[in-house]
Amino acid sequence: MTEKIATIEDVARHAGVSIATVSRAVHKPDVVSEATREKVQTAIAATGYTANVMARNLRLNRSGMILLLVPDIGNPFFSSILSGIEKGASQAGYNVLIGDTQNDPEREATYAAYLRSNQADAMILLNGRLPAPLAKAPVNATPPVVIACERIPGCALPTVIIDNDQASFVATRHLLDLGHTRIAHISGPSGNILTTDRVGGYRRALKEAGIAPEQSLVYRGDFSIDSGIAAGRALLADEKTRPTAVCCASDGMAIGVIVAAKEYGLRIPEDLSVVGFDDIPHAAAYDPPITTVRQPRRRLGEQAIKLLLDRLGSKTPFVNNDDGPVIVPTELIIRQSTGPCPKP
Amino acid sequence: MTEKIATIEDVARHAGVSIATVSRAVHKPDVVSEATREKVQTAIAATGYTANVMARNLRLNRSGMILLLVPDIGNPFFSSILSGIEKGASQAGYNVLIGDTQNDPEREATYAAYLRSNQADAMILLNGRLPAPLAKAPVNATPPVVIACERIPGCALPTVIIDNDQASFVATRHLLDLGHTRIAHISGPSGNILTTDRVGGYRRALKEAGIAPEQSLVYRGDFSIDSGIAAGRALLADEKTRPTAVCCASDGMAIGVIVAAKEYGLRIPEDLSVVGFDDIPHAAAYDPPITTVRQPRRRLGEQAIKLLLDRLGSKTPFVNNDDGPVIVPTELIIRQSTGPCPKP
DNA sequence: AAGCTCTGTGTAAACGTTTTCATTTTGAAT
DNA sequence: ATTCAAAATGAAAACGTTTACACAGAGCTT
Repeated sequence: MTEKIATIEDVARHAGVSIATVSRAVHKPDVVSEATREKVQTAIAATGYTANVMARNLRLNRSGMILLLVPDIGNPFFSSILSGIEKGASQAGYNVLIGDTQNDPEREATYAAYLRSNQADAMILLNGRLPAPLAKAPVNATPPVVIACERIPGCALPTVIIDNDQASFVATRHLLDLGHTRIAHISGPSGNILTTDRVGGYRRALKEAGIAPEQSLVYRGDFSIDSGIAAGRALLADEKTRPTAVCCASDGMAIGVIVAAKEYGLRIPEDLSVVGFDDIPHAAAYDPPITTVRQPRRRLGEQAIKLLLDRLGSKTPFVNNDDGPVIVPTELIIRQSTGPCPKP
Repeated sequence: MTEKIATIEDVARHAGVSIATVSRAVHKPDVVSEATREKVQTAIAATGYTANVMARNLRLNRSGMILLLVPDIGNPFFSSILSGIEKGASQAGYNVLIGDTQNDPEREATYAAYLRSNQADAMILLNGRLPAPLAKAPVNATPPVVIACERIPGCALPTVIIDNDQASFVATRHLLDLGHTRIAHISGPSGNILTTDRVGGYRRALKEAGIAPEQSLVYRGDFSIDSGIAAGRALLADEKTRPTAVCCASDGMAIGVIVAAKEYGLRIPEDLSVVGFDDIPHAAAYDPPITTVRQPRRRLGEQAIKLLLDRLGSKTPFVNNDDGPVIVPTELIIRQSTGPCPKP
């Protein structure tokens, strides 16, 4: 059926040299004589030899694999981050193994074990939580782990994030500048650091403008369109207490709010201003195009893998004591879903 | 720094048995005595032993890895397919390694080499093209490869797809049923089998309705929103030759067409009906909600991995001679972007 | 001509498993 | 008690590499 796959021994025999020489000819060409190098080359070509990567890795005690933990691959938000990571990794000769944790601590633990069992050389966490086995590691042990997207408070591992607090502040500020004073915020799920930070920025902006925070104007969602619709329906139901602007922690929820607003016959932005977060491709093509905080997702990924490879290459420990997390800048993209506060 | 990781030898020493016994205690518990089994268990716990997967795989001559070739991870379309594949694979104890080929034949070849070099046990192709090294394999060699999403004509490998021709036929048919006769089609890029099949279904529906095909009504896009906008602007520019309905090969392009239509002041669906393809989450939340062909992406992934695991487990050859490709059903989801043909 | 240093190559160990085969122990049957 | 089969274990080979070490020969310097 499948013809036997050529090993280094076949090549050696074919070239009339030892397997050591074959190995050297491939990996340290300068240490082998011109003549033999050529013999080996032709032997490799003749046998169709491809090194058995597993044997090689066993010997070298590495896996060439970088493990990427994401809470949900199904979520397109991660796609471009992923794309940035994969690009950098593959350039450095690493493969990216994606672990879909589904927010399940058990799965996180399973994947974290890959580091111990030599299935992965390093790990990037996109899920905002340190897997249990890692959390209880000795203090001065620095596992080859980098954190991206969701910072983990109190964790000294290298981290690359956006300034969620500030980004949310700027978004809210934009609405304030337009004259709005009743501004609602639709947040992510509780317990999520993104939620904390973004709600924080929203509150800070209000406070700075001298506006008293109103509990009923902060509504909890889960980043999805559907949760945005639900939030919108709830927030906009009562004509009297209705806000004139909504600041959302995701574009999906912003779209949801707009859907709900249209159900109530509200016009965007004349009757209600809505700002999103992320700047997914669909934000620009929506009706109306959505004002949003652009998150440089690809750069986030690129930075994360860079941080990782730098450490991995130079044996620098995986800590981030003094310099703090790497912050990649966000940008408020103003489109047509926000406008001046309607006159009463 | 990092404490030495425990090997099977450490466990053996700790339990006072041979390494062979440790291995057996773990993998064939029934062949080892109750007493030693327990000794080994406690030794494992005490040493914190985790088997070195690479050594194990080298010995077993497998990698536990399934390679998934996608043209672009950044494209959210693949996320749920991926999710379905990952679920099935991980249940069967396999990991999924994603290879982002960027439609680059060279990268495809690189990844295909993973099969030879024992970095992957099997492969799933989502990119509609057989990597070069595979294509020129001997006739009766059946590499462990499964094809999904984009069928490869003349390739006998197991395949799971939707019936693109039929799905496109049904979508066009829907517009015909609404009384439209000037129906445009925005296709995918040329050379893509999806394009061929979907254009085919569109033409077939028109022909069956006795409508002469019109070259200028078929416009080529690339599945993106932007290409939909461009197509829309071109198709709708001339008020006289303007179609009353557009059938798109992706939801993104449908959204693009709607954006363009609104630029011309056209109302959807009163002035123009638009139907999409895929049923991405945003299709339902768009304004108006988009009529589209739902593609069961997760099931597509699940079927693909099932096909693969069945073959892999039973040593059934990877061919698909008689039974043909597995077809997963699509569904036309009728929303508010399509309506009766406007009276002239 | 003897001693060097290089250069190039081969031998064999090592990486951490699993598994074949041989050997020992157990326990039942005689 | 002796024999035998079955059960449990250990020794060692094997998986395919890389690399430390040893060694041979070539070209120098004395």
